[in-house]
Amino acid sequence: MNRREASKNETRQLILRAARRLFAQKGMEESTIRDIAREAGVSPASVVVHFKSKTALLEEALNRDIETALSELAASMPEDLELLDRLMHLAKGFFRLYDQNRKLYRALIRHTIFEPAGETPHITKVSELYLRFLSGLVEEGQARGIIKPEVDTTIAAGSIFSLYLGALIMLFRRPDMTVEQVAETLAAMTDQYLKGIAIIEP
Amino acid sequence: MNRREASKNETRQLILRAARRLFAQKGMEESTIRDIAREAGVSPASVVVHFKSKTALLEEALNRDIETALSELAASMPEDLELLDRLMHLAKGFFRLYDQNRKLYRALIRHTIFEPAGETPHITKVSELYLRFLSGLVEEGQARGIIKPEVDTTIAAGSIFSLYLGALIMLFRRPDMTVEQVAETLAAMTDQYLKGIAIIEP
DNA sequence: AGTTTATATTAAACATGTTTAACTAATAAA
DNA sequence: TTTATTAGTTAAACATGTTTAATATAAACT
Repeated sequence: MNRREASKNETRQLILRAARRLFAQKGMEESTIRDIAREAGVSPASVVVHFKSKTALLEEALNRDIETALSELAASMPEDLELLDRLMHLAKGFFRLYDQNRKLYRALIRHTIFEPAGETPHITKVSELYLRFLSGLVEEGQARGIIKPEVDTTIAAGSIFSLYLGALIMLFRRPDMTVEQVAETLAAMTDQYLKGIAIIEP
Repeated sequence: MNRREASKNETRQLILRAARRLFAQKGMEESTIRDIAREAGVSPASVVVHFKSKTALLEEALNRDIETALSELAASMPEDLELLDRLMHLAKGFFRLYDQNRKLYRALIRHTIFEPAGETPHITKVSELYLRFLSGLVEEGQARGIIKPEVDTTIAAGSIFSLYLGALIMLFRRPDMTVEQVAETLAAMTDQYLKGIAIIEP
């Protein structure tokens, strides 16, 4: 690596670390680019040059913790429990992460969830991993004979993810609700989804 | 009504009309408060005094069309179709509305969906109406004997609404997808939800 | 009617994300 | 080694949402 490239990476890391500190401490809106630049010892312009925009910087800053959480959750996934509990293991893990700083993660989700994939590479990647993980769980359920074989697993993953998103929105909208309460609601919704709410005539 | 109050309302309407025109024409980010003020023939400060913030102005500006759409959809709800089709009637109606200007409605949803209820009164009200309508449909299904009587209808409404939101996010994230395609995906998800994906041992 | 108070309006200032153009230093070319 | 080019950095400018303080005028009061 070049001497130039090295120092570039170094300032990039300085900015990232400063951003993580300030974002965690004061939230997104309250941490100005000027603040972050000062904390990192660089110019405000440098922040923008390195990370296109404040939103993109937020995404980069939080990405590490999100990826860590996902891989830890995947690794700690209990094998023996039934599907609903395994789904809740995943969802609750993310709820707990976001609960560490709801305002900050709300800002992240707000700025990324509606963007086309290319604009938010990290969140897009995590979402895709999550979706693939979900469809994997459903496929496994089919292999075990507990999920209907005719079910489209991609659609199923989308359904489960949608229910999760609905609960996530509840978590962000309702500061009075605890992670446990939101998780219970999600469990009830997912349970309905697994069992179906319609009466099927055999 | 006072002469003062009357003129206040008048400028309020001037601003609202200007905002509707400009937002529809150029989108939210591209319409500055200064633009809107100029178009309305008032000062930029006046815009903020009348509508707290640009976001709140957007919510006010779009609220009329959203409420109209909701009441028309409720009125035109087909009585004879089965539940899935009736749910899709509602969802598709909103998808079509949002499809008239995806970027603009995306901005609206982004700025309102995560806010506590008090901050976004109109969207909150519409969401609550929608949710109540959904739980009403489910209750009706129970009365007709096509929905399991033990189903919690509030949870069911939340589930159906979450699936709808998931599809809505897809509509906003994927400019390449048509309303019809998104609606088909939602129909598939909702169908899974109604029938259940798990195999139930009798 | 004259005076006071409340309020709608606005000009000017402010804060902050972002852009632009200039500067500096490292690398490549001669 | 000297020169030219590329690329990282930044100061200054800009655009825009919002706040503040001043102004004007309608309503309330005496």
